[in-house]
Amino acid sequence: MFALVDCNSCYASCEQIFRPDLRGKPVVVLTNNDGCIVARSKEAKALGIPDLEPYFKVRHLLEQHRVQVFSSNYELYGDISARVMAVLGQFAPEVDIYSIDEAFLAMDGITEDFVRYARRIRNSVWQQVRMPVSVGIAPTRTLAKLANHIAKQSARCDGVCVIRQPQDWFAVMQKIPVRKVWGVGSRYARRLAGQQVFSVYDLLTQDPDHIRHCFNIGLARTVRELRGQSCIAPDDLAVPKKQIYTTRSFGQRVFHCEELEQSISQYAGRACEKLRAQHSLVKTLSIFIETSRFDPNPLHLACTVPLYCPTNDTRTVVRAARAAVRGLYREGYAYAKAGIGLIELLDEKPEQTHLFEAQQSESSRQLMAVMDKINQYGSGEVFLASHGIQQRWAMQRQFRSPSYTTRWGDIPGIKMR
DNA sequence: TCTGGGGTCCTAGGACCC
DNA sequence: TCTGGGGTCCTAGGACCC
Repeated sequence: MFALVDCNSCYASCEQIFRPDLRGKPVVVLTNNDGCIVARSKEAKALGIPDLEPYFKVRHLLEQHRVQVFSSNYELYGDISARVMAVLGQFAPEVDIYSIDEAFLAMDGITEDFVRYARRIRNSVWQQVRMPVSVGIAPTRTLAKLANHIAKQSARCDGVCVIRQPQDWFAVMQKIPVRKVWGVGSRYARRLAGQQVFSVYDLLTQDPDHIRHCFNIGLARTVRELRGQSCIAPDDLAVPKKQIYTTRSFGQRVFHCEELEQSISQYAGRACEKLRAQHSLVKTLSIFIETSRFDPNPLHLACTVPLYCPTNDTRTVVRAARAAVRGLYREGYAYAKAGIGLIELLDEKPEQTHLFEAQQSESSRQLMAVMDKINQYGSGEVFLASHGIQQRWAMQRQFRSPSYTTRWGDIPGIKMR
C-alpha cells in the first residue's frame, strides 16, 4: 500500500502561513514573471478563477473580488516543503518526494488503521507547519493519486480517502472523468473519448494490450495500476534525471546578444547545480533562444553542443553555452525566452576521460563544492561575473512576499507590550 | 504599452550502416 | 542492376506533470 500526501493549494497555503489574516479568503499565486495563475485557495477556486490562465486576462476579475495576488516565492515554498517532508519522515521509513508539494509513503509494516494513520499525518503537518494536506491511500501509486483526488473533492472524506480494493470504488470511478487519472492529460482524454472512454472506470475496463497498441506503454501501465496491479517501481522516482533543463521567459523582451549571453550563463549555472546534486557529468548541451510563441512569426533557434570532455564545472558549461548563443543570435528580433538542456549525462564515477585531455581537475571539483555549499539555500550568493549584475531581462515578481524563513532581514518580528 | 510558466520523458521518423 | 531487412543513432515534436 502507498499513501500520497499532497498539500492543498500549496503555494497559496504557504503564503497564508505568515498571513493568517488571509485564511478563508481568496488568494492566488502567479507563475514566474507574473505570467499565469498557478495556485488558488479554495475560495479563489469558488470564484471561478481558472487554473493556468494568463494573469492579465483575469486581472479585473481578481480586483473585482479583492483577491490577494502573490508572485511566486520559491525560496519560501522550498523551505516550507522541506519542513512538511520532515514531518512525513516521522510517519514512514521511506518518503519518495515526488514534487515540491507531494510525497509517496511506502506503507509496509504499518499495522495501524489506515484512516486513523492518515488523520494523524494531517494533524501533525497542520500542527507543526500550518500546512493543510490531503491523504490518499491505496494499493498502487496511481490509485493513491486517485484516492487523494477523492479526498480533496468530497467534503465527507475530510481530507482522507482509503481505497483498499478498486472494485469497492467502481461506482465512484464511474463518475470521475478519465482526465483526473495520473498520466492522462487533455490530449489523451480527447482521444480516449473517441473510443467511448469517458470515466476512470471506462479506462480501467480497457484491455491493457489494446491501450498499448493505440497509445503507448505508459498508458497501458496506468490501466494496470488502476486495476490494483503495481507497476511503477519505487526506484522509478529516485533514479537520477536523464536530462536537466533550465529555461526562463524574460521579464521584458531582449534585443542584444550580450543580454542573451548573461541569461544563458545564469541558467547554465543553475542547471550545473542540479547536475552536481545528482552526481552526474554532462557530455552534450542543447541551447535555444526564441521570440514569443504568440508573435505573428515566432522564431526558435536551437543547437546541440558536444563537449570535448564530460564535466560538471559551471565555468566550462557557461563558456560553451555563451559561444553557442553567439552562434545562434540573429539581430533584429525581440527575444522572449532562452534555455539550456543538459541532454546527455554520465555518472560522475567512473569518469570517461578524453585521451588527450586532462580529466576534470581536483581544484575544479573543490571550487564547485564550495560554491554549492555557499548557495545551498538557493539564494545565489556566489555566481560567475558573466551572469551580469544589472539584469534588465530578469523576471518580474511584482507581488512577491518576504522570504520569511530564509533571509535574516525578512524574519517576522513579534510586538511586545 | 503590453502582457502568455517550467521541467522531463517518450516516440515516430529519418539518416545511415551493414 | 536494382532491391531489400534490420539495427542504431539522432532529433523534433508531442505528451505528461505540477
